[in-house]
Amino acid sequence: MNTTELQYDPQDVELKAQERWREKKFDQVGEDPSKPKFYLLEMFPYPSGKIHMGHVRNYTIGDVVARYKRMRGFNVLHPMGWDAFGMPAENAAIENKVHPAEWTRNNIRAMRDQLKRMGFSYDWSRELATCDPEYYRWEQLLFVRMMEKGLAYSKRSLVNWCPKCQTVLANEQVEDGYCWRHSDQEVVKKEMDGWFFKITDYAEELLEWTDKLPGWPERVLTMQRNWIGKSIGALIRFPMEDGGDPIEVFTTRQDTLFGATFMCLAPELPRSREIAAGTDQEPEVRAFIEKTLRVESYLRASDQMVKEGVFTGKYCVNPVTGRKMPVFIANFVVAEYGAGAVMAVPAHDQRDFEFARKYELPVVVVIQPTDRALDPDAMTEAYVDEGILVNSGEFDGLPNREAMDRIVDYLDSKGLGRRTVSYRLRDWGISRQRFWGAPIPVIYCDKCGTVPVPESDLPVILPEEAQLRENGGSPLPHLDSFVNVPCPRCGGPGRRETDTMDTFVESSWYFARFSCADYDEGPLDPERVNYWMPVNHYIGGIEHAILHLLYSRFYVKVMRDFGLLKVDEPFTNLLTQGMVCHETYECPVHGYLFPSEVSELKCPVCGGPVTVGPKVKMSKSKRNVVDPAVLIRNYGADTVRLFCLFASPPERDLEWSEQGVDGASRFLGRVWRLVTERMDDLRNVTPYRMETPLNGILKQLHRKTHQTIKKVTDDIEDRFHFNTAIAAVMELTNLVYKVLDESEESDKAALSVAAEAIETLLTLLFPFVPHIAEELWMHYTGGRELISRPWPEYHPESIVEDEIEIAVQVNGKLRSQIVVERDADRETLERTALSDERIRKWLEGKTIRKVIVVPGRLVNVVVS
RNA sequence: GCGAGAGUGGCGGAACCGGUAGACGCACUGGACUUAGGAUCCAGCGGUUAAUCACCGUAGGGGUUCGAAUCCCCUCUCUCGCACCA
Repeated sequence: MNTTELQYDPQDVELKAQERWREKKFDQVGEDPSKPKFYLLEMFPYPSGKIHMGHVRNYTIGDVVARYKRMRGFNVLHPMGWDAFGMPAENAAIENKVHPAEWTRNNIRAMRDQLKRMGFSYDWSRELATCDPEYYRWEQLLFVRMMEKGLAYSKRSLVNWCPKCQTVLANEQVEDGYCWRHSDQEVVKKEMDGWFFKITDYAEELLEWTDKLPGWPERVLTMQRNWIGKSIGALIRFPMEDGGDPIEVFTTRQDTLFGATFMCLAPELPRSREIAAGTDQEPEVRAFIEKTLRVESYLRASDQMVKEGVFTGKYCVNPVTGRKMPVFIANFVVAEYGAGAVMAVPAHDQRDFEFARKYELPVVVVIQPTDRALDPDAMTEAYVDEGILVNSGEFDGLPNREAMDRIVDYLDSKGLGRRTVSYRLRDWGISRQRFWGAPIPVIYCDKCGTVPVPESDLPVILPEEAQLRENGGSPLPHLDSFVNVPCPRCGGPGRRETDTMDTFVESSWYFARFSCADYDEGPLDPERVNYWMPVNHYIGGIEHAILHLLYSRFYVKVMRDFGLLKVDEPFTNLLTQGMVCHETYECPVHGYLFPSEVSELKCPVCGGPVTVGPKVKMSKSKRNVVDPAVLIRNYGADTVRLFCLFASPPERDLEWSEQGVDGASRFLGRVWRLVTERMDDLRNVTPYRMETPLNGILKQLHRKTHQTIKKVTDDIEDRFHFNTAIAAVMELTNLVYKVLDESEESDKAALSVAAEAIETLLTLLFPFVPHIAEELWMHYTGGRELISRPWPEYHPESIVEDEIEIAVQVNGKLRSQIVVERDADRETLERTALSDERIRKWLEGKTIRKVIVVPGRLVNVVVS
């Protein structure tokens, strides 16, 4: 065979390799106690129809680690599945008159093909789709068990409603008052019945464990801590003057209790609506509540919002001072936090202060700073810092920090209040008025009330025959065959719950199910799940920092408490990869343009000038997406993989660059030619195995080979910095070219050292660009496979340089370099440096004050 | 406002512990090969400068140190998260 004619054809190389790997089933794993396990997972995709660059990047990073860990001898679980329930399927169904199930399954098929085409090494035997009854039946079982334990419950509440989605959203799914899926759709408040998971029961544990996850980015942990929002304070009861039910207030500033002069309630509270009933104040109060609730909550939370309220005509009593406190309803009180009621201390809280000035309410100073005296009439803002208590009865003279404890003890002993902890975290509302989701397994019976579907009747199968409704609403409530069922308890007429579960429920435990996707005796096979869990490394986008990652942590703790698995946390290490960004092209008349249609910065529609916008995340609306399918067709999967890995480290944003892809492609071509052009020569030598000592450039190449092994290993192992790992392999490639260029055709020694380098560089490249690496390896070895080869080890004695360059500085500035023996001692270094010609010039006429010698690094001569 | 992170050539990014700033790649420039090249190979490539072995240079200012992109203080800018949380 004349190997020089071998052309690099990525399509041919990649399809052949993929076919081979499929037959050999390298990616399928079982539980093998003799090997250390490694569970590597990337966030599974929603089957939208085709993969985008974000997927490609995410899964490429994961595949590198999976392949690397396999070569290191780990038993690697690397599964893939589909987060298959959700809105887009329903929208597509309405638009294209295709059933969501069919649409979803077609999409899964298409995307699976694309992932396979990328050469990702998944264990496809464990594939799962969350819309499959065999998956969601176990989710329904967990729901029923959670109901039994009181962890799932229903209640009527004010919920976030998205008119576009025609469904309720969780707090976590509302962003600045807008729907997380529809950035142009305001979320409205609506009172509805719904099911909740009691995630608040786990608030403390979820918070505690944020300190025990060293493998997570600090950023994500901080976001979760903020979201849980723990504050320690007191619950204080304020009796009503007219003897009505007392008002309970949560405060973290019980030290200011003696300064509380009025009370504020959130307009959302049922109490607020009732408090003025039948009095002269009623119309005014009612009007204020209606007006405030009409304003969207996100607007109410903004700085521009003027603090307003209405007096209810009622008074409560400060339990420690006996002062009559007027009760207001105020727009700045957040219903969801604490008790939705605030004891207002205008002297020491800025909001209360503003409110008091506006409505001319009394200001009582109870904390005095040590450096001046506050005058309540002259104050222009609240005093919120530390100080000494005054006007506080027996607590006068105490530093306010100390008073916090003392006052809460006092309240407790008098039965007026108690210590308490409040969390910002709310229970997770999981009811969705959607069709394409897992049915909530509950039946309502007039006689028996709310009855869970018995475990033996599960799954409650989503009736796929249901016809979707044009307005986007769920067809389930209108499907008599689904709704009308006998009560499982009494056999009388019952009505089935028609809401489905939030799709985040499915994604909160799929990672555990991957350990035993075919298990049919329960959600999790104890033996297998305890072998594989926890996930050693989880990789996905930062956008899930709260939602998915918090829900999953909660779910694992619930499953642990049910005895289903034995871990406390799902993910030991977390890598949040950056976004894939691209510049935007915008015509002032025609809006965003597809980059491929813009030439010479002219609008393809009107010919007018086009502005190049900032680099932002690829998105359909910005029209700046690049389709990976096109790239694969033009360059092949290896080039696309290499580009994603080389352009930036994984946690940073990746800037799309056409030239960057060309560069990646060029490097692969260079590697291809390096091996194929000298194939016959290289095959006739055995790779250098340190039989004979080397000199000069050959020694340098051998050293570089081993240095590269170390560099690539360290970069993958410590930091996932694939960009620098690849740079190191590029350097090695450049040096092999140089050596082969400079040596005679028949120079056996050169060929042998080059062979060692090539063998190494193909192995090192395998996790990154597996197809081309293996193809070249097979040519080179005459048919052996690279995939089953272990990761190379470097020889420590080979990487040390015997002569090194040492920097010589004069007063900290680089002035010369000297070449010395690797282990030259301080004295030699100093002597050599001082006798260096250039250095001598710098020392002329100066006095040497000091010579600093850092062996192996530099010499610094301090002169004056 | 609070919290976290970042700021390095024309660009993406290196420099991991305070020790030769700019690895590797892109773009660009020059050359070779060639009928041709948008292929490939070689060389150059932070700025000032005719040039240098000189000077300047890691957002800006100050400090610690023999020595600072790296540590400390102040200022500016950007990104992200939270935000009337009592």
